[in-house]
Order: sequence, then structure tokens, then C-alpha cells
Amino acid sequence: MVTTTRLRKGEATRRLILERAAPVFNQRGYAGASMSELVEATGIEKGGIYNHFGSKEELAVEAFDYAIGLIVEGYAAVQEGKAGLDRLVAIIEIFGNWSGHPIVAGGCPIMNTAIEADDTNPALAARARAAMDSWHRLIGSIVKEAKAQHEIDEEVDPYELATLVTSTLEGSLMQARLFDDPAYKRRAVASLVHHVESLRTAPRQRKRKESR
Amino acid sequence: MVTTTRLRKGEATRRLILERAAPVFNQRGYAGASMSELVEATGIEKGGIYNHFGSKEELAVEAFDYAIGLIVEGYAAVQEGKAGLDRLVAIIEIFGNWSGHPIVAGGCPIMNTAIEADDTNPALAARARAAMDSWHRLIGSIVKEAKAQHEIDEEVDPYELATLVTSTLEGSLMQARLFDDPAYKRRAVASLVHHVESLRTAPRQRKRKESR
DNA sequence: TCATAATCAGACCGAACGGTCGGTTTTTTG
DNA sequence: CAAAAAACCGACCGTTCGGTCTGATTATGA
Repeated sequence: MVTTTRLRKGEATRRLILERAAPVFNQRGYAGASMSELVEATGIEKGGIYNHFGSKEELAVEAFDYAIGLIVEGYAAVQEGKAGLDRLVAIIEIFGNWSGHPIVAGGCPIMNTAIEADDTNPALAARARAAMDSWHRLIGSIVKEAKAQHEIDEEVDPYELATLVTSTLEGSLMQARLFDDPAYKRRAVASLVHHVESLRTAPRQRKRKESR
Repeated sequence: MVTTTRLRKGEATRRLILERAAPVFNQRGYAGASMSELVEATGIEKGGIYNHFGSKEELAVEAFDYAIGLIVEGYAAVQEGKAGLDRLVAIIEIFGNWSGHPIVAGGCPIMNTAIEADDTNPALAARARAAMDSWHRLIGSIVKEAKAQHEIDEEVDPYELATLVTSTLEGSLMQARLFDDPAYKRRAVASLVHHVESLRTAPRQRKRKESR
């Protein structure tokens, strides 16, 4: 353990800064979050923060990636033990259900960053694109798997379904947050689950889980 | 013409400020737009701007309302001469089609403002809620009209359909802008039009317009 | 344990922020 | 056309912005 112990303390505070800065950026936005707010949220003085990150933008990018990492973990966990279309249904349903303990405060970091950065911050926009792309691929690969197992029709385009699901979920999240009413999400989830279930081919008809 | 001519010049520049400030706020966000940028965009010096608006926030709120006014006009125009579900289809289709000459640069002001302001700016968030609410009512009333004319099934909930359409359109717009690819919108439009057409009751089956 | 390197605090910097205000110019009115 | 009023400019204000740097402190390796 040579290099491992060498940077131990530094890595710990670096991580701490990221985990406390992520919700600040996600709630206030990049332009709206000030260094003094980040100092307050992290408990680390400005000098300390700039010891680990070269600029506010670099911190924002890494905080975004950190938040995405948490989200990827969360969606991976919910698919465990499931296969095929059930994985997709599980993903759709959990989307409407972490109103209680959201992974990172302030809504979906991908959407928030996409909306703010698309016209103003190329670096952040690029990270948002990368994250969205990997999300599309996650859903697309599930659909492909379902097709390979003849669970759904051959005609279904994986990428098209992925982007449609994403549109509906993100759009409903935006409305749910605007009106502070999770019902918007629940309706979108119900509609999407119904749509996905309707794509199932007859042979493997299974128990259908209604959104409560 | 007493009071009419009294404030003539002032009203003109006030309007000019709003129409030039609206796209700046819509693209850079409230926090991201600086007064110096607004001075540059409007061609009016700071003192001139503050002669008409009490604060940056007041200007942002009025610029938002101005942008919404343009959008309302746009969607009203596209419904002209149509009735019932055709109005809804027209609205959905035009949503995907002003990529060329967008009403106000920077995407949908309602979504942009909702995403930025929901956690940070109560005044702007309230305006976004009001605008979204009136959008919901527009679509809801079309669905109600279609129901009254037995164009669609009695079971369809107008408000539910309105929010679902909104979710899908806004979510697709966000992705289209993130990847700078209108195909995301086209797919959402096609899916929604297909869904709406599928709700039509048999009697008045009409020509179906595919998205190109 | 002790030298060394990593870590951190906080004073400090110039620039840019949102906002004010007095003076000048331009409109409007009688 | 002159007087009054409205509109506008731009210098200026205090504050906060993102970022730097030095000296103190703490953790680490030998």
C-alpha cells in the first residue's frame, strides 16, 4: 500500500466535497451556485476546495459525474433478479417512486444540466450528453434482450422506445416538480407501463403490476 | 388621445426591451443572464432599463410573460379553421416543427423556467406554473370538446391526456436540444399523434397524416 | 520520531455583479 | 415655440463573484 495510503486523506475530502456539492449544483444550477454556497455546504474553505479542483466548472463537472454514478447504481440495484421486459418496467416504476428519498436533491441531474448548459456551457452539456447516451443504451439494450427472447414484437425499435420512455418520464418529472405533485409522475409511469406491457407477445403473459 | 400619447415613446422602448431580453433569459437562464448582457442585447443603457423595470427579477418575470404571449399566439394561429381532435393534432405537430423559426430562441420558456426556478426563484416558478396551467387547460378543453362531440371515448380523462402529451413533448424537446437533433421531437410527435388518432371513435374516421 | 510532503484556512485580488442617481436630451403639451 | 415632463445615459456605489497565495497544520513514510 504505497500510493494507496499516500493520498488517503485528500481523496476522502475530495469525495466529501463532491457528495455535498452535487445537490447544490443540482438545485441551484451551475450559474446559480456560488463558491461561498459551496464553501458553506461542504464545510471546506475556499482554499481547500481549490486544492482539489482547478475551477468552479471542473468541480461542477465532477459533481455531475458523481451524481450520475449514484443514479447508475440505483437503477442497477432495482433491476437485480429481473430479466427482459421486467427490468424495463422496474426502471420505469422506480422513476416515479423516489420522491421520498431522491438520490440527489433537485431532480434529474441530466435534465437539469441539459436545460441549463445546452446554450451556455459546452463542457457540462457534453457530460449531460454522455450520461443521457448511456441511459438510452441501458434501456435500448433491455429492449434488445427482450426482442432476442421473443418477449416483444420484432418491429419495436429499441432506440425509439428508449427515447420515448425517457421523454415521458423526464417531462412528467418536470411537471411534478413544478407543481410539487408526484401525481404527474404516477400518471406517466402508469401510461408507460401499460404501453410496455401491451408490447408483450402472447406466450409469456405474466402478472401485471399496476401503479398504486 | 390623452393618456395614449402621453406615454407613447416609453411604452415602445419598454416593449423593445422585453422582446430583446426574452431570448437572453430563455437561453442563459435567470442567474446566467447579466445586466450587461441585457444592455448589449437591448441596445438600451442600464439606466434606461431600470427606468422601466424595478429590478432584474421584475424584468425577467415580464420577459417570461412576454414570451408566453408569443407562444399563445402561435398555438392559437395553428388551430384556426380546425375543430375537435384536429386542433390537438395540429398543436402536437407544430410543436415538432418550429425548429426552423422558433418563437423564442432557447427552447420552451416554461420548461426552462420550471427547471431553473423551482428550487430557487418563487416568483418565476409561480409564473411558470401559471403558464403551464393555462397550457394544460388549453389541451384539456380541446379533449373535452372532442368528447362532447363524441369524437373520442368517454373514458378519456382530459387532464390526464393533457399532462401526458405535455410530458412527452417537453421531454423530447429537451433531448432534441441536448443532442441538437430534431429527430427526438419527430418521434415523440409521431407517437403522440398515433396515440390520439387511436382514441378516435369509428364514425368520424379521417385521413391520417403521417409525420414525415 | 522526525523530516517531508500533502492538506487546508483565510486574507486578499481584480473584475463583474445588480442597482442608483444627477444631469442631459428628447418628447410631449399648452 | 417655449415650458414641463418623460426618457435616457453613463459614471458611480457597495457587494459579491471566481480565483490566488502564503503560512500554518496535519498526515505520512522512513
